[in-house]
Amino acid sequence: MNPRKILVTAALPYANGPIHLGHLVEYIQTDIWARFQRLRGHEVLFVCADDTHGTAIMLRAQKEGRSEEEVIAESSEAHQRDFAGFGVSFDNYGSTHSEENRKLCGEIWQTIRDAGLVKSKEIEQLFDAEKGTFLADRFVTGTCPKCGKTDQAGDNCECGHTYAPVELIDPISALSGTKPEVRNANHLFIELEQLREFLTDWTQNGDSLQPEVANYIKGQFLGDDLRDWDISRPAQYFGFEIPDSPGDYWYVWFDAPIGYMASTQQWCEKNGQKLDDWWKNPDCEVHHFIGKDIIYFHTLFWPGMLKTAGYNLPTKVRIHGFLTVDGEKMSKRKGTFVKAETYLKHLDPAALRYFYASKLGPRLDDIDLNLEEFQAKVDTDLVNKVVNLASRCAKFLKPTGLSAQWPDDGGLFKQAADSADEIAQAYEDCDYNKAMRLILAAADRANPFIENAAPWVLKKEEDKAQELQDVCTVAINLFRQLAIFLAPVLPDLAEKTGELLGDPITSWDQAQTPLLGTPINKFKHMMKRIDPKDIAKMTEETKADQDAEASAGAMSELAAKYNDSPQHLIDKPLTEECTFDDFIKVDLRVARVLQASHVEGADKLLQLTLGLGGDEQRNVFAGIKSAYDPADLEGRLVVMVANLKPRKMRFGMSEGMVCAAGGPEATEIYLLDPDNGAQPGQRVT
RNA sequence: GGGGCUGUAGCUCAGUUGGUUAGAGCAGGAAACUCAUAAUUUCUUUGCCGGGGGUUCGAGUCCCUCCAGCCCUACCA
Repeated sequence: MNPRKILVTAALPYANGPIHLGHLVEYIQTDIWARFQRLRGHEVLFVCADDTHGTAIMLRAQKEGRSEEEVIAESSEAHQRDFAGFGVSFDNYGSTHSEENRKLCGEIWQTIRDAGLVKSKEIEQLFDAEKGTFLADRFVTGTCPKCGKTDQAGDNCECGHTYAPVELIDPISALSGTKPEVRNANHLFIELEQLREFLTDWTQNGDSLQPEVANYIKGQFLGDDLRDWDISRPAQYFGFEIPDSPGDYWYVWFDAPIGYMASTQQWCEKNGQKLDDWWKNPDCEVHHFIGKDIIYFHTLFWPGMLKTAGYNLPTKVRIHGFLTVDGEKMSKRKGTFVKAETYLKHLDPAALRYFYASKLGPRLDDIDLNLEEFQAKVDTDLVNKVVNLASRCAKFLKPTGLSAQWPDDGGLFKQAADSADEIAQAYEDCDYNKAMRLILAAADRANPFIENAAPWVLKKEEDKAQELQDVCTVAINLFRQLAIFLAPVLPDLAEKTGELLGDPITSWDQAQTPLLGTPINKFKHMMKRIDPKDIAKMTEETKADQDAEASAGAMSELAAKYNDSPQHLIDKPLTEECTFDDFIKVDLRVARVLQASHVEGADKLLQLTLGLGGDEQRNVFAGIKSAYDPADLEGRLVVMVANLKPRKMRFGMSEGMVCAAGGPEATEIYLLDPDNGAQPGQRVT
């Protein structure tokens, strides 16, 4: 078989939230496919990236008083940690906010311009003057123009009517709570209709799409003129500015898929290869794995862009359904909106990989994670049937190793070896549930074999030593075949099997030849059963997270009432976390200003004599001259750091500090003031 | 309203181009065994293949229609 050159992508997760079990359907599905192709000896490049642009990231950065770059860096790190935890084997993980991407966007954009596909149109849109940004539909609420219901979304109402946000009565910006104004702005559009002939042919006549997807495209889009695609957004927008249209930015869905190429480019630079060897090479296959929510972008816009720019078209767009948990949409309240991170704290990633594999087919059906079924399936299939094969026979072989000659096995090994092609085809077609069924059928043939051969009986009869070794040699090799077939799904199991037998699993074809005459290592547990308590802990933790988030959400609603500016936190970000022990070292005390006076020759200082009760006093120089008159200070209470190491200053020893809030301006100094009743000397904690 | 998809044992699903009495795993019932993470093996119960009509010697499989469910989308087919 000639090695194929295969580029694999999984959809880019948005840099605005954690990876959860729903995301993982796709990344596990894609990873299994990529690992399968590698195992078959093909040249595979599996790339992904964080999707970083758009309004949502911009708003979040503003809200948190950080730069967009900080937000996306943090997110990328978390995403990659989660993916690694589930064994997702990306060759490169990039970001759409990269120089490689900016450059590729520019190049592709130019070809689209040159092809005459871009036009400019003025559209009316709501503008939030306070935030200085145009408002996407989902950021506007208002009164429905048809039925008069208040508090409806920007583009449709509960009553079933749809409208443009500018038609709303009393629109309100969800960003600032202010009333947005209608403004005109020029947007750039790609005239997709010009590509109709190509898109019709590509979606309907090729085999790049699943049949139901081709039908969907036909029914949903091709029946009418393809609408112009609004590809630009006016400032402010977090993204790439369009080089030949200053002040406009590419809409996030323009640069996101190009991120696949940018990530490839990064990998190429690290590995001395060329982008065009992957993206302009007719011998290279491109496989995109996506969810059914983004069909539109990957089957119309993206092929249109690639075609125009002269790059490879997707060989296949492989589309999967969504995840439900216990038959319902994932819900934070019910504890089923489980984050990848939370899962990993309690359960084995291999269990989820296997469960998803056993559920995934080539079609777009949603898959359900029924938690009882999950436990039963993993326990029965993997631990009881597969791993148990090794567990029950390995120790009989420890003294002798594997037989040198292949004994009579009733044709079992060959039968499994012969099923390799059918299993491989199922993997190739993303029909993993079929692959798992075929593999488990082989396990169901192996267990009766052992039962009939009864090695535990043979062991008791001295003259049956050879037979014992032979029977277990068969059993272990049947097990090894299963581990090879399961390797794309369970890389850890494959690795442990390699260790047990002193022969690493690296190729699909290893399932064709039994291992003979080699020693065997001590058997170690390879997988353990799922403890239902761990599942319960996982959902409990998810619920607790949700409660914490809900109260945080309620708090920020409260904060919104006061409209406090985030600017101070932006200017002076919070410092590193400290422990209680760190904090308690600082001895804060209530103190009375006994005397306050100007310091001759000092521009900013006042000299204070602070009383801590009785005769205990401190002499403190405080830089508060710009905001306070000494006469106003005498007699009042302040909070001071009472155990600060004395410091010699130009005008004398300073034996502490008074606490004050301060802004950027010299006059913005506000001494802390204990409430009535506090007495000098009392500790502040 | 339009479009896409699904409906097979209690549960999760297979059923290839229409062909002999409709399958698997799990769950349920009975027994055997003890090497193994109480795992395994053998036997066993269960189906108006959503309803109705049609094509055919023959339909779960093709056609029509109705019903139910999921998803997408909107006054445009």
